[in-house]
Amino acid sequence: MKGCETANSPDRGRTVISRALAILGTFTTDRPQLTLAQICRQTGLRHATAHRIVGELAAWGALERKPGGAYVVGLRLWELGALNPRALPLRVLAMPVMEDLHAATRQHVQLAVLQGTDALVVERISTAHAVPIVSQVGGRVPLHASAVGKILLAHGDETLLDTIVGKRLSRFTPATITDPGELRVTLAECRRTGVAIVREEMSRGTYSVATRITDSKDRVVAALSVIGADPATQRLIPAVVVAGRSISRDLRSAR
Amino acid sequence: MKGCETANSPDRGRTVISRALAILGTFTTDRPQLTLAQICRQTGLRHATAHRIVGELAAWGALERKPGGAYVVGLRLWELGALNPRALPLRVLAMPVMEDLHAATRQHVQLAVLQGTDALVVERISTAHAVPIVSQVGGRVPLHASAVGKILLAHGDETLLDTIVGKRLSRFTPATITDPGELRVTLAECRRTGVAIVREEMSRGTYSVATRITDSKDRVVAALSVIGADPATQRLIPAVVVAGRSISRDLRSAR
DNA sequence: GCGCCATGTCCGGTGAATGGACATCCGGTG
DNA sequence: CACCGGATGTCCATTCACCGGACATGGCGC
Repeated sequence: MKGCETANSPDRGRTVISRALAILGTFTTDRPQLTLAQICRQTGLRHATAHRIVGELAAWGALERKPGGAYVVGLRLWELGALNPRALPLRVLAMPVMEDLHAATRQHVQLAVLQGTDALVVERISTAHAVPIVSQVGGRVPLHASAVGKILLAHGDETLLDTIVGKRLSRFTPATITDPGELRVTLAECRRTGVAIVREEMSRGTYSVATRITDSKDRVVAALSVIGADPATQRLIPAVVVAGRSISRDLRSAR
Repeated sequence: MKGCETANSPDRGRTVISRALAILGTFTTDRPQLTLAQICRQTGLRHATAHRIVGELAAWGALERKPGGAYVVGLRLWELGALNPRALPLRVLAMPVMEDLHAATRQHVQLAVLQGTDALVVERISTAHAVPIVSQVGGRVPLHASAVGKILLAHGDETLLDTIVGKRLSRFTPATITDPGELRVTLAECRRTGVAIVREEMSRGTYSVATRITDSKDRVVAALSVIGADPATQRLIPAVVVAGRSISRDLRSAR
Protein backbone atom coordinates (compact mmCIF):
# COMPACT_ATOMS: atom_id res chain seq x y z
CA MET A 1 0.00 0.00 0.00
CA LYS A 2 1.39 3.32 -1.01
CA GLY A 3 0.88 6.56 0.81
CA CYS A 4 -2.46 7.05 -0.77
CA GLU A 5 -4.52 7.92 2.28
CA THR A 6 -5.25 11.36 0.86
CA ALA A 7 -8.11 9.85 -1.07
CA ASN A 8 -11.35 11.29 0.17
CA SER A 9 -11.15 14.38 2.30
CA PRO A 10 -9.77 17.25 0.21
CA ASP A 11 -12.78 17.80 -2.00
CA ARG A 12 -15.98 16.07 -2.91
CA GLY A 13 -15.56 12.76 -4.66
CA ARG A 14 -14.51 12.66 -8.24
CA THR A 15 -15.49 9.11 -8.97
CA VAL A 16 -18.99 8.13 -9.94
CA ILE A 17 -19.25 5.71 -7.07
CA SER A 18 -18.24 8.29 -4.52
CA ARG A 19 -20.98 10.52 -5.83
CA ALA A 20 -23.52 7.74 -5.62
CA LEU A 21 -22.42 6.94 -2.09
CA ALA A 22 -22.54 10.62 -1.21
CA ILE A 23 -26.15 10.64 -2.37
CA LEU A 24 -26.95 7.63 -0.21
CA GLY A 25 -25.12 9.25 2.66
CA THR A 26 -27.43 12.24 2.65
CA PHE A 27 -30.19 10.03 4.01
CA THR A 28 -30.15 10.01 7.81
CA THR A 29 -32.56 9.32 10.62
CA ASP A 30 -33.26 13.05 10.70
CA ARG A 31 -33.81 13.26 6.97
CA PRO A 32 -35.17 9.89 5.89
CA GLN A 33 -36.70 11.26 2.71
CA LEU A 34 -35.35 13.81 0.28
CA THR A 35 -36.34 15.40 -2.99
CA LEU A 36 -33.95 15.57 -5.90
CA ALA A 37 -33.32 19.25 -5.25
CA GLN A 38 -32.47 18.59 -1.61
CA ILE A 39 -30.05 15.89 -2.64
CA CYS A 40 -28.40 18.33 -5.03
CA ARG A 41 -28.01 20.94 -2.33
CA GLN A 42 -26.66 18.43 0.16
CA THR A 43 -24.12 16.86 -2.14
CA GLY A 44 -23.29 19.85 -4.30
CA LEU A 45 -23.91 17.80 -7.42
CA ARG A 46 -25.42 19.30 -10.56
CA HIS A 47 -29.02 18.32 -10.88
CA ALA A 48 -28.47 16.57 -14.18
CA THR A 49 -25.83 14.37 -12.59
CA ALA A 50 -27.83 13.67 -9.49
CA HIS A 51 -30.87 12.95 -11.60
CA ARG A 52 -29.09 10.30 -13.57
CA ILE A 53 -27.44 8.64 -10.59
CA VAL A 54 -30.60 8.73 -8.49
CA GLY A 55 -32.48 7.24 -11.41
CA GLU A 56 -30.05 4.38 -11.63
CA LEU A 57 -30.16 3.75 -7.90
CA ALA A 58 -33.95 3.82 -7.95
CA ALA A 59 -34.13 1.45 -10.91
CA TRP A 60 -32.11 -1.08 -8.96
CA GLY A 61 -34.05 -0.60 -5.77
CA ALA A 62 -31.46 1.16 -3.67
CA LEU A 63 -33.80 4.13 -3.58
CA GLU A 64 -37.57 4.33 -3.92
CA ARG A 65 -39.68 7.13 -5.17
CA LYS A 66 -42.65 8.16 -3.10
CA PRO A 67 -45.85 9.46 -4.71
CA GLY A 68 -44.99 13.03 -3.81
CA GLY A 69 -41.73 12.77 -5.73
CA ALA A 70 -39.45 12.46 -2.71
CA TYR A 71 -36.98 9.63 -2.48
CA VAL A 72 -36.50 7.20 0.39
CA VAL A 73 -33.98 4.45 0.93
CA GLY A 74 -35.09 1.34 -0.88
CA LEU A 75 -36.22 -1.90 0.65
CA ARG A 76 -33.53 -3.65 -1.32
CA LEU A 77 -30.91 -1.94 0.79
CA TRP A 78 -32.63 -3.12 3.94
CA GLU A 79 -32.53 -6.61 2.54
CA LEU A 80 -28.85 -6.25 1.80
CA GLY A 81 -28.05 -4.70 5.15
CA ALA A 82 -29.79 -7.61 6.84
CA LEU A 83 -26.87 -9.76 5.66
CA ASN A 84 -24.34 -8.00 7.85
CA PRO A 85 -23.27 -10.48 10.51
CA ARG A 86 -23.21 -7.84 13.24
CA ALA A 87 -26.76 -6.73 12.52
CA LEU A 88 -29.53 -9.18 11.84
CA PRO A 89 -27.74 -12.49 12.40
CA LEU A 90 -26.50 -11.23 15.75
CA ARG A 91 -29.96 -9.98 16.55
CA VAL A 92 -31.54 -13.34 15.79
CA LEU A 93 -29.29 -15.00 18.33
CA ALA A 94 -29.60 -12.27 20.91
CA MET A 95 -33.33 -11.69 20.72
CA PRO A 96 -34.57 -14.61 22.84
CA VAL A 97 -32.14 -13.78 25.62
CA MET A 98 -33.03 -10.10 25.37
CA GLU A 99 -36.65 -11.06 25.80
CA ASP A 100 -35.77 -12.97 28.92
CA LEU A 101 -33.79 -10.07 30.28
CA HIS A 102 -36.66 -7.74 29.51
CA ALA A 103 -39.15 -10.05 31.17
CA ALA A 104 -36.98 -10.31 34.28
CA THR A 105 -36.27 -6.60 34.62
CA ARG A 106 -39.20 -4.80 32.94
CA GLN A 107 -36.74 -2.20 31.70
CA HIS A 108 -35.44 -1.12 28.31
CA VAL A 109 -32.97 -3.61 26.90
CA GLN A 110 -30.51 -2.53 24.23
CA LEU A 111 -28.04 -4.24 21.92
CA ALA A 112 -25.39 -2.11 20.22
CA VAL A 113 -22.29 -2.55 18.06
CA LEU A 114 -19.40 -0.31 17.19
CA GLN A 115 -19.86 1.73 14.05
CA GLY A 116 -17.18 4.29 13.33
CA THR A 117 -16.98 6.60 16.33
CA ASP A 118 -20.46 5.83 17.65
CA ALA A 119 -22.40 2.96 19.08
CA LEU A 120 -25.09 1.77 16.71
CA VAL A 121 -28.26 0.45 18.31
CA VAL A 122 -29.03 -2.82 16.57
CA GLU A 123 -31.96 -3.94 18.68
CA ARG A 124 -34.04 -2.63 21.51
CA ILE A 125 -36.92 -3.89 23.58
CA SER A 126 -38.96 -1.21 25.28
CA THR A 127 -41.90 -0.94 27.52
CA ALA A 128 -44.48 1.77 27.16
CA HIS A 129 -44.28 2.52 30.88
CA ALA A 130 -40.52 2.59 31.27
CA VAL A 131 -38.35 5.72 31.20
CA PRO A 132 -38.54 7.56 27.92
CA ILE A 133 -35.18 7.36 26.18
CA VAL A 134 -33.79 9.02 23.12
CA SER A 135 -32.07 6.15 21.38
CA GLN A 136 -33.78 4.09 18.71
CA VAL A 137 -33.03 1.04 16.64
CA GLY A 138 -30.86 2.11 13.73
CA GLY A 139 -29.81 5.21 15.65
CA ARG A 140 -26.49 6.07 17.20
CA VAL A 141 -25.45 6.87 20.74
CA PRO A 142 -22.14 8.45 21.84
CA LEU A 143 -19.39 6.11 22.99
CA HIS A 144 -18.34 8.10 26.05
CA ALA A 145 -21.77 8.78 27.56
CA SER A 146 -23.65 5.54 27.18
CA ALA A 147 -23.19 2.20 28.89
CA VAL A 148 -23.03 0.22 25.66
CA GLY A 149 -20.68 2.86 24.28
CA LYS A 150 -18.26 2.56 27.18
CA ILE A 151 -18.10 -1.19 26.78
CA LEU A 152 -17.36 -0.93 23.08
CA LEU A 153 -14.86 1.87 23.60
CA ALA A 154 -13.12 0.05 26.44
CA HIS A 155 -12.48 -2.96 24.22
CA GLY A 156 -11.85 -1.03 21.05
CA ASP A 157 -8.71 0.01 19.29
CA GLU A 158 -6.41 2.39 21.15
CA THR A 159 -6.57 4.80 18.21
CA LEU A 160 -10.34 4.86 18.54
CA LEU A 161 -10.07 6.26 22.04
CA ASP A 162 -7.60 8.86 20.80
CA THR A 163 -10.06 9.87 18.09
CA ILE A 164 -12.92 10.16 20.55
CA VAL A 165 -10.90 12.17 23.03
CA GLY A 166 -9.37 14.19 20.22
CA LYS A 167 -12.64 15.64 19.09
CA ARG A 168 -13.60 16.60 22.59
CA LEU A 169 -16.10 14.78 24.80
CA SER A 170 -19.41 16.50 24.34
CA ARG A 171 -21.44 17.17 27.44
CA PHE A 172 -25.09 16.10 27.75
CA THR A 173 -25.70 16.46 31.48
CA PRO A 174 -23.66 17.66 34.48
CA ALA A 175 -22.69 14.04 35.06
CA THR A 176 -21.24 13.44 31.60
CA ILE A 177 -17.58 12.50 31.71
CA THR A 178 -15.73 15.11 29.69
CA ASP A 179 -12.27 14.68 31.17
CA PRO A 180 -10.08 12.28 29.11
CA GLY A 181 -8.22 11.08 32.17
CA GLU A 182 -11.38 10.27 34.03
CA LEU A 183 -12.73 8.49 30.97
CA ARG A 184 -9.61 6.33 30.73
CA VAL A 185 -9.95 5.34 34.37
CA THR A 186 -13.58 4.43 33.83
CA LEU A 187 -12.76 2.38 30.75
CA ALA A 188 -10.02 0.51 32.59
CA GLU A 189 -12.62 -0.31 35.21
CA CYS A 190 -14.95 -1.55 32.45
CA ARG A 191 -12.26 -3.83 31.12
CA ARG A 192 -11.51 -5.16 34.59
CA THR A 193 -15.08 -5.84 35.66
CA GLY A 194 -16.63 -6.42 32.27
CA VAL A 195 -19.41 -4.05 33.19
CA ALA A 196 -20.13 -0.40 32.42
CA ILE A 197 -22.28 1.77 34.65
CA VAL A 198 -23.78 5.06 33.57
CA ARG A 199 -25.64 7.41 35.90
CA GLU A 200 -27.44 10.27 34.21
CA GLU A 201 -24.47 10.89 31.97
CA MET A 202 -26.50 10.99 28.80
CA SER A 203 -29.82 12.30 30.01
CA ARG A 204 -31.26 13.12 33.39
CA GLY A 205 -33.20 10.42 35.12
CA THR A 206 -31.73 7.50 33.18
CA TYR A 207 -29.37 4.96 34.64
CA SER A 208 -27.94 2.03 32.77
CA VAL A 209 -25.62 -0.91 33.04
CA ALA A 210 -23.99 -2.76 30.17
CA THR A 211 -21.86 -5.80 29.56
CA ARG A 212 -19.92 -7.15 26.63
CA ILE A 213 -20.81 -9.77 24.07
CA THR A 214 -17.92 -11.78 22.70
CA ASP A 215 -17.50 -14.05 19.70
CA SER A 216 -15.77 -17.41 19.43
CA LYS A 217 -12.35 -15.73 19.52
CA ASP A 218 -13.23 -13.71 22.62
CA ARG A 219 -13.35 -10.48 20.66
CA VAL A 220 -15.96 -8.00 21.88
CA VAL A 221 -18.48 -7.69 19.07
CA ALA A 222 -21.40 -6.04 20.81
CA ALA A 223 -22.69 -4.62 24.08
CA LEU A 224 -25.88 -5.34 25.95
CA SER A 225 -27.50 -2.92 28.37
CA VAL A 226 -30.47 -2.36 30.63
CA ILE A 227 -31.76 1.16 31.13
CA GLY A 228 -33.74 2.15 34.21
CA ALA A 229 -35.12 5.21 35.92
CA ASP A 230 -33.22 5.20 39.20
CA PRO A 231 -29.78 4.46 40.69
CA ALA A 232 -31.03 1.09 41.88
CA THR A 233 -30.75 -0.06 38.28
CA GLN A 234 -27.28 -1.23 39.37
CA ARG A 235 -28.87 -4.19 41.07
CA LEU A 236 -29.57 -5.55 37.58
CA ILE A 237 -25.87 -6.02 36.86
CA PRO A 238 -25.95 -9.78 37.54
CA ALA A 239 -28.94 -10.21 35.24
CA VAL A 240 -27.23 -8.31 32.43
CA VAL A 241 -24.02 -10.25 32.86
CA VAL A 242 -25.83 -13.57 32.75
CA ALA A 243 -27.68 -12.53 29.63
CA GLY A 244 -24.50 -11.24 28.00
CA ARG A 245 -22.63 -14.45 28.65
CA SER A 246 -25.59 -16.43 27.41
CA ILE A 247 -25.60 -14.60 24.10
CA SER A 248 -21.83 -14.94 23.84
CA ARG A 249 -22.13 -18.65 24.35
CA ASP A 250 -24.82 -18.95 21.67
CA LEU A 251 -22.56 -16.95 19.38
CA ARG A 252 -19.70 -19.33 20.01
CA SER A 253 -21.67 -22.43 19.18
CA ALA A 254 -23.39 -20.86 16.18
CA ARG A 255 -20.26 -20.17 14.17
CA MET B 1 -11.66 -3.23 -29.44
CA LYS B 2 -15.31 -4.27 -29.32
CA GLY B 3 -14.61 -7.90 -30.09
CA CYS B 4 -14.06 -8.70 -26.46
CA GLU B 5 -17.55 -9.64 -25.32
CA THR B 6 -16.17 -13.16 -25.05
CA ALA B 7 -18.43 -15.82 -23.66
CA ASN B 8 -20.69 -15.00 -20.76
CA SER B 9 -22.25 -11.57 -20.73
CA PRO B 10 -24.13 -10.47 -23.84
CA ASP B 11 -24.53 -6.87 -22.77
CA ARG B 12 -24.14 -6.24 -19.10
CA GLY B 13 -24.47 -2.86 -17.52
CA ARG B 14 -21.79 -0.56 -18.74
CA THR B 15 -22.19 2.19 -16.25
CA VAL B 16 -20.00 2.22 -13.19
CA ILE B 17 -22.97 2.34 -10.89
CA SER B 18 -24.61 -0.66 -12.45
CA ARG B 19 -21.39 -2.57 -11.90
CA ALA B 20 -21.21 -1.48 -8.29
CA LEU B 21 -24.82 -2.49 -7.77
CA ALA B 22 -24.18 -5.77 -9.52
CA ILE B 23 -21.41 -6.40 -7.01
CA LEU B 24 -23.73 -5.63 -4.12
CA GLY B 25 -26.37 -7.82 -5.70
CA THR B 26 -24.13 -10.87 -5.58
CA PHE B 27 -24.54 -10.95 -1.81
CA THR B 28 -27.54 -13.05 -0.83
CA THR B 29 -28.76 -14.96 2.19
CA ASP B 30 -27.17 -18.04 0.65
CA ARG B 31 -23.89 -16.29 -0.02
CA PRO B 32 -23.50 -13.64 2.66
CA GLN B 33 -19.75 -13.42 2.23
CA LEU B 34 -17.67 -13.51 -0.90
CA THR B 35 -14.05 -13.21 -1.90
CA LEU B 36 -12.96 -10.86 -4.62
CA ALA B 37 -12.50 -13.74 -7.01
CA GLN B 38 -16.03 -14.99 -6.36
CA ILE B 39 -17.39 -11.53 -7.01
CA CYS B 40 -15.53 -11.45 -10.29
CA ARG B 41 -16.95 -14.78 -11.38
CA GLN B 42 -20.46 -13.81 -10.35
CA THR B 43 -20.48 -10.45 -12.06
CA GLY B 44 -18.19 -11.20 -14.96
CA LEU B 45 -16.11 -8.13 -14.14
CA ARG B 46 -12.39 -8.00 -14.66
CA HIS B 47 -10.61 -8.38 -11.38
CA ALA B 48 -8.90 -5.01 -11.68
CA THR B 49 -12.26 -3.31 -12.07
CA ALA B 50 -13.90 -5.25 -9.28
CA HIS B 51 -10.93 -4.63 -7.06
CA ARG B 52 -11.22 -0.88 -7.49
CA ILE B 53 -14.99 -0.74 -7.03
CA VAL B 54 -14.98 -3.09 -4.08
CA GLY B 55 -12.24 -0.99 -2.54
CA GLU B 56 -14.31 2.13 -2.89
CA LEU B 57 -17.39 0.46 -1.45
CA ALA B 58 -15.38 -0.89 1.46
CA ALA B 59 -13.80 2.49 2.14
CA TRP B 60 -17.23 4.01 2.50
CA GLY B 61 -18.58 1.18 4.60
CA ALA B 62 -20.93 -0.42 2.13
CA LEU B 63 -18.77 -3.52 2.32
CA GLU B 64 -16.50 -4.80 5.07
CA ARG B 65 -13.46 -6.95 4.83
CA LYS B 66 -13.19 -9.92 7.11
CA PRO B 67 -9.85 -11.13 8.47
CA GLY B 68 -9.75 -14.00 6.00
CA GLY B 69 -10.02 -11.60 3.08
CA ALA B 70 -13.65 -12.24 2.28
CA TYR B 71 -16.10 -9.38 2.00
CA VAL B 72 -19.43 -9.00 3.76
CA VAL B 73 -22.12 -6.36 3.48
CA GLY B 74 -21.19 -3.39 5.64
CA LEU B 75 -22.95 -2.22 8.73
CA ARG B 76 -23.40 1.15 7.08
CA LEU B 77 -25.81 -0.43 4.62
CA TRP B 78 -27.81 -1.90 7.46
CA GLU B 79 -27.98 1.54 8.98
CA LEU B 80 -29.16 2.96 5.68
CA GLY B 81 -31.66 0.22 5.09
CA ALA B 82 -33.10 0.84 8.53
CA LEU B 83 -34.42 4.12 7.15
CA ASN B 84 -36.83 2.45 4.75
CA PRO B 85 -40.33 3.17 6.01
CA ARG B 86 -41.56 -0.31 5.22
CA ALA B 87 -38.79 -1.96 7.17
CA LEU B 88 -37.69 -0.71 10.55
CA PRO B 89 -40.20 2.07 11.16
CA LEU B 90 -43.04 -0.30 10.35
CA ARG B 91 -41.45 -2.90 12.57
CA VAL B 92 -41.20 -0.51 15.51
CA LEU B 93 -44.93 0.09 15.35
CA ALA B 94 -45.84 -3.51 14.75
CA MET B 95 -43.58 -5.14 17.30
CA PRO B 96 -45.62 -4.55 20.47
CA VAL B 97 -48.75 -5.90 18.82
CA MET B 98 -46.85 -8.82 17.39
CA GLU B 99 -45.64 -9.60 20.89
CA ASP B 100 -49.21 -9.62 22.10
CA LEU B 101 -50.29 -11.86 19.26
CA HIS B 102 -47.43 -14.18 19.98
CA ALA B 103 -48.24 -14.25 23.69
CA ALA B 104 -51.88 -15.03 22.96
CA THR B 105 -51.23 -17.77 20.39
CA ARG B 106 -47.78 -19.19 21.23
CA GLN B 107 -47.17 -19.60 17.53
CA HIS B 108 -44.82 -18.07 15.00
CA VAL B 109 -45.83 -14.53 14.09
CA GLN B 110 -44.64 -12.98 10.86
CA LEU B 111 -44.68 -9.56 9.27
CA ALA B 112 -43.95 -9.27 5.55
CA VAL B 113 -44.01 -6.66 2.81
CA LEU B 114 -44.05 -6.85 -0.97
CA GLN B 115 -40.62 -6.77 -2.59
CA GLY B 116 -40.56 -7.36 -6.32
CA THR B 117 -42.22 -10.70 -6.97
CA ASP B 118 -41.74 -12.06 -3.48
CA ALA B 119 -42.85 -11.39 0.05
CA LEU B 120 -40.01 -10.11 2.19
CA VAL B 121 -40.10 -11.14 5.84
CA VAL B 122 -39.46 -7.98 7.83
CA GLU B 123 -40.02 -9.35 11.30
CA ARG B 124 -40.71 -12.64 12.97
CA ILE B 125 -41.29 -13.87 16.47
CA SER B 126 -40.65 -17.53 16.99
CA THR B 127 -40.83 -20.03 19.75
CA ALA B 128 -38.33 -22.78 20.18
CA HIS B 129 -41.10 -25.34 20.55
CA ALA B 130 -43.28 -24.27 17.63
CA VAL B 131 -43.27 -25.83 14.16
CA PRO B 132 -39.94 -25.46 12.42
CA ILE B 133 -40.36 -23.16 9.45
CA VAL B 134 -38.08 -22.20 6.63
CA SER B 135 -38.58 -18.46 6.44
CA GLN B 136 -36.32 -16.02 8.24
CA VAL B 137 -36.14 -12.31 8.80
CA GLY B 138 -34.59 -10.72 5.74
CA GLY B 139 -35.56 -13.76 3.69
CA ARG B 140 -38.22 -14.14 1.00
CA VAL B 141 -41.24 -16.34 0.67
CA PRO B 142 -43.27 -16.97 -2.51
CA LEU B 143 -46.39 -14.90 -3.05
CA HIS B 144 -48.64 -17.73 -4.19
CA ALA B 145 -47.85 -20.27 -1.50
CA SER B 146 -47.68 -18.30 1.71
CA ALA B 147 -50.42 -16.59 3.69
CA VAL B 148 -48.66 -13.24 3.82
CA GLY B 149 -47.86 -13.61 0.14
CA LYS B 150 -51.48 -14.18 -0.81
CA ILE B 151 -52.55 -11.08 1.07
CA LEU B 152 -49.93 -8.95 -0.64
CA LEU B 153 -50.66 -10.47 -4.03
CA ALA B 154 -54.41 -10.06 -3.63
CA HIS B 155 -54.03 -6.34 -3.04
CA GLY B 156 -51.19 -5.80 -5.44
CA ASP B 157 -51.07 -4.53 -8.96
CA GLU B 158 -52.88 -6.54 -11.60
CA THR B 159 -49.67 -6.76 -13.61
CA LEU B 160 -47.96 -8.31 -10.61
CA LEU B 161 -50.37 -11.23 -10.69
CA ASP B 162 -49.77 -11.61 -14.41
CA THR B 163 -46.04 -11.72 -13.77
CA ILE B 164 -46.39 -14.31 -11.03
CA VAL B 165 -48.69 -16.50 -13.08
CA GLY B 166 -46.58 -15.89 -16.18
CA LYS B 167 -43.50 -17.51 -14.74
CA ARG B 168 -45.47 -20.53 -13.61
CA LEU B 169 -46.52 -21.27 -10.05
CA SER B 170 -43.86 -23.47 -8.53
CA ARG B 171 -45.03 -26.42 -6.49
CA PHE B 172 -43.77 -27.06 -2.96
CA THR B 173 -46.27 -29.64 -1.71
CA PRO B 174 -49.26 -31.51 -3.18
CA ALA B 175 -51.47 -28.76 -1.76
CA THR B 176 -49.69 -25.88 -3.46
CA ILE B 177 -51.98 -23.94 -5.77
CA THR B 178 -50.44 -24.13 -9.22
CA ASP B 179 -53.52 -23.41 -11.30
CA PRO B 180 -53.86 -19.71 -12.22
CA GLY B 181 -57.63 -19.83 -12.17
CA GLU B 182 -57.76 -21.39 -8.74
CA LEU B 183 -55.27 -18.82 -7.50
CA ARG B 184 -57.42 -15.96 -8.78
CA VAL B 185 -60.44 -17.35 -6.99
CA THR B 186 -58.46 -17.66 -3.77
CA LEU B 187 -57.18 -14.12 -4.09
CA ALA B 188 -60.67 -12.76 -4.67
CA GLU B 189 -61.67 -14.52 -1.49
CA CYS B 190 -58.74 -12.86 0.29
CA ARG B 191 -59.87 -9.47 -0.90
CA ARG B 192 -63.44 -10.14 0.20
CA THR B 193 -62.67 -11.49 3.66
CA GLY B 194 -59.39 -9.69 4.30
CA VAL B 195 -57.88 -12.98 5.39
CA ALA B 196 -55.65 -15.53 3.70
CA ILE B 197 -55.57 -19.16 4.74
CA VAL B 198 -52.81 -21.56 3.79
CA ARG B 199 -52.91 -25.27 4.52
CA GLU B 200 -49.65 -27.12 3.88
CA GLU B 201 -49.20 -25.29 0.61
CA MET B 202 -45.64 -24.29 1.30
CA SER B 203 -44.44 -27.13 3.49
CA ARG B 204 -46.07 -30.15 5.03
CA GLY B 205 -47.37 -29.76 8.53
CA THR B 206 -47.59 -25.97 8.52
CA TYR B 207 -50.83 -24.05 8.48
CA SER B 208 -51.07 -20.29 8.53
CA VAL B 209 -53.50 -17.42 8.45
CA ALA B 210 -52.72 -13.85 7.45
CA THR B 211 -54.38 -10.48 7.33
CA ARG B 212 -53.55 -7.15 5.78
CA ILE B 213 -52.00 -4.07 7.28
CA THR B 214 -53.08 -0.76 5.78
CA ASP B 215 -51.73 2.75 5.94
CA SER B 216 -53.58 6.03 6.42
CA LYS B 217 -54.81 5.91 2.81
CA ASP B 218 -56.08 2.34 3.18
CA ARG B 219 -53.39 0.99 0.94
CA VAL B 220 -52.14 -2.46 1.91
CA VAL B 221 -48.53 -2.01 2.97
CA ALA B 222 -47.83 -5.25 4.79
CA ALA B 223 -49.24 -8.60 5.87
CA LEU B 224 -49.32 -10.24 9.27
CA SER B 225 -49.55 -13.95 9.82
CA VAL B 226 -49.59 -16.67 12.42
CA ILE B 227 -48.14 -20.06 11.58
CA GLY B 228 -49.18 -23.21 13.39
CA ALA B 229 -48.77 -26.96 13.20
CA ASP B 230 -52.33 -28.12 12.58
CA PRO B 231 -55.52 -27.20 10.70
CA ALA B 232 -56.98 -25.77 13.91
CA THR B 233 -54.69 -22.79 13.38
CA GLN B 234 -57.70 -21.32 11.60
CA ARG B 235 -59.25 -20.59 14.97
CA LEU B 236 -56.63 -17.87 15.35
CA ILE B 237 -58.13 -15.80 12.53
CA PRO B 238 -59.91 -13.39 14.87
CA ALA B 239 -56.73 -12.83 16.86
CA VAL B 240 -54.73 -12.09 13.71
CA VAL B 241 -57.40 -9.75 12.40
CA VAL B 242 -57.53 -7.83 15.65
CA ALA B 243 -53.75 -7.51 15.69
CA GLY B 244 -53.67 -6.45 12.05
CA ARG B 245 -56.26 -3.76 12.56
CA SER B 246 -54.45 -2.60 15.66
CA ILE B 247 -51.20 -2.13 13.76
CA SER B 248 -53.07 -0.42 10.94
CA ARG B 249 -54.60 1.99 13.40
CA ASP B 250 -51.21 2.78 14.96
CA LEU B 251 -49.87 3.33 11.45
CA ARG B 252 -52.67 5.77 10.71
CA SER B 253 -52.06 7.88 13.78
CA ALA B 254 -48.29 7.75 13.48
CA ARG B 255 -48.07 9.42 10.10
C1' DG C 1 -51.28 35.90 -18.02
C1' DC C 2 -46.06 35.64 -15.72
C1' DG C 3 -42.26 34.26 -12.86
C1' DC C 4 -40.29 30.71 -9.97
C1' DC C 5 -38.77 26.31 -8.77
C1' DA C 6 -38.37 21.32 -9.31
C1' DT C 7 -37.92 17.82 -12.46
C1' DG C 8 -36.68 15.80 -16.82
C1' DT C 9 -33.87 15.49 -21.32
C1' DC C 10 -30.16 16.27 -24.72
C1' DC C 11 -25.41 16.39 -26.63
C1' DG C 12 -20.44 17.56 -27.40
C1' DG C 13 -15.93 17.70 -25.00
C1' DT C 14 -13.04 15.32 -21.82
C1' DG C 15 -11.22 13.02 -17.95
C1' DA C 16 -12.41 9.01 -15.23
C1' DA C 17 -12.95 4.17 -15.94
C1' DT C 18 -11.31 0.17 -18.20
C1' DG C 19 -8.62 -4.06 -18.76
C1' DG C 20 -4.38 -6.02 -20.27
C1' DA C 21 -0.02 -6.77 -18.25
C1' DC C 22 2.84 -7.39 -14.47
C1' DA C 23 3.94 -8.16 -9.38
C1' DT C 24 3.26 -10.48 -5.05
C1' DC C 25 1.65 -13.79 -1.89
C1' DC C 26 -0.11 -18.09 -0.46
C1' DG C 27 -1.21 -23.23 -0.10
C1' DG C 28 -0.77 -27.44 -2.33
C1' DT C 29 2.16 -30.99 -4.82
C1' DG C 30 5.64 -33.80 -6.97
C1' DC D 1 12.70 -27.06 -2.58
C1' DA D 2 11.07 -25.72 -7.00
C1' DC D 3 6.99 -25.42 -9.30
C1' DC D 4 2.27 -24.27 -10.07
C1' DG D 5 -2.44 -22.38 -9.95
C1' DG D 6 -5.21 -19.13 -7.99
C1' DA D 7 -6.13 -14.98 -5.48
C1' DT D 8 -5.07 -10.27 -4.50
C1' DG D 9 -2.84 -5.92 -5.52
C1' DT D 10 -0.80 -2.30 -8.77
C1' DC D 11 0.20 0.33 -13.01
C1' DC D 12 -0.85 2.90 -17.26
C1' DA D 13 -2.23 4.12 -22.15
C1' DT D 14 -6.54 4.12 -24.58
C1' DT D 15 -11.24 5.33 -24.98
C1' DC D 16 -15.82 5.56 -23.92
C1' DA D 17 -19.05 6.74 -20.31
C1' DC D 18 -19.75 10.67 -17.66
C1' DC D 19 -20.35 15.53 -16.86
C1' DG D 20 -22.69 19.83 -17.07
C1' DG D 21 -24.39 23.73 -19.64
C1' DA D 22 -28.49 24.47 -22.09
C1' DC D 23 -33.06 23.70 -23.07
C1' DA D 24 -37.88 21.61 -22.25
C1' DT D 25 -41.70 20.58 -19.25
C1' DG D 26 -44.93 20.94 -15.45
C1' DG D 27 -46.94 22.56 -11.36
C1' DC D 28 -47.98 26.48 -8.05
C1' DG D 29 -48.70 31.14 -6.49
C1' DC D 30 -49.28 35.89 -7.57
